[in-house]
Amino acid sequence: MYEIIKAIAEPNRLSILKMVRTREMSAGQIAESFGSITRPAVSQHLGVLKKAGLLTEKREGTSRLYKARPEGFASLKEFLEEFWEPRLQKLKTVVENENNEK
Amino acid sequence: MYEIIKAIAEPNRLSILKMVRTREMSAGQIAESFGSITRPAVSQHLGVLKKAGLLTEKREGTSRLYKARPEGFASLKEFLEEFWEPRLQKLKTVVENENNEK
DNA sequence: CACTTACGTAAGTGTAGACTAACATATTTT
DNA sequence: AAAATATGTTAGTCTACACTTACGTAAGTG
Repeated sequence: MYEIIKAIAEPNRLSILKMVRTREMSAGQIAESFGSITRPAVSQHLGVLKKAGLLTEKREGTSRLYKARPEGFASLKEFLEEFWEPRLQKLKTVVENENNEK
Repeated sequence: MYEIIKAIAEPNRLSILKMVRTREMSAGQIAESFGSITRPAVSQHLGVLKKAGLLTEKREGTSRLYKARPEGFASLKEFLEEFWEPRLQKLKTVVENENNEK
């Protein structure tokens, strides 16, 4: 769980997550959209995010495509919900049931 | 929002939050239950948590009593929910309505 | 008003981690 | 197989920050 918090507790990493939330992006594309930091820095951030289970990596040719992995956030969400609002636990079940019905 | 993530991205601070989740505790009491770190260190952590809006402080004589402040987590919870599962937004409204009915 | 109690604050130190530059690796192209 | 492309890895630097020691402060007590 801590790995996740640490992973998102860094501005550039959170920016990366936002970028790959809806679409796949290559490491190079991600690095380009950063004016400030270099490609190796991005690569290292991707490593941290991937290790925390927040990204999927797909190799395609010489490129590697990254995409956010929502399931990776599950343990953090659960922690927050249980910690602050035990009542939400009930609702979580409702959501899961809805999803199963689809 | 970042202030909140940074605040909980430190093991001792998260421990403090767990301690004062259900009951009020003085700074001294909190410091005592840490075998490892000193009282000033705890005091500094309390400052960070308070600044992030995660704690309430109540002065009582020479003591200061701290307690977790669930509302402080709202923006982080909202961010996570919206970021990963936009569908939960719907449920959030349900919860709020339930609470209003009480 | 001195003294004690319960704190916060400031200054200085050590370390984790974010960064860059240089190098290594893997896949495609010629 | 050499060259080009896209990327990861390593070594070293610099800064943020968690920590301790020493000091400052504010509220009770004799």
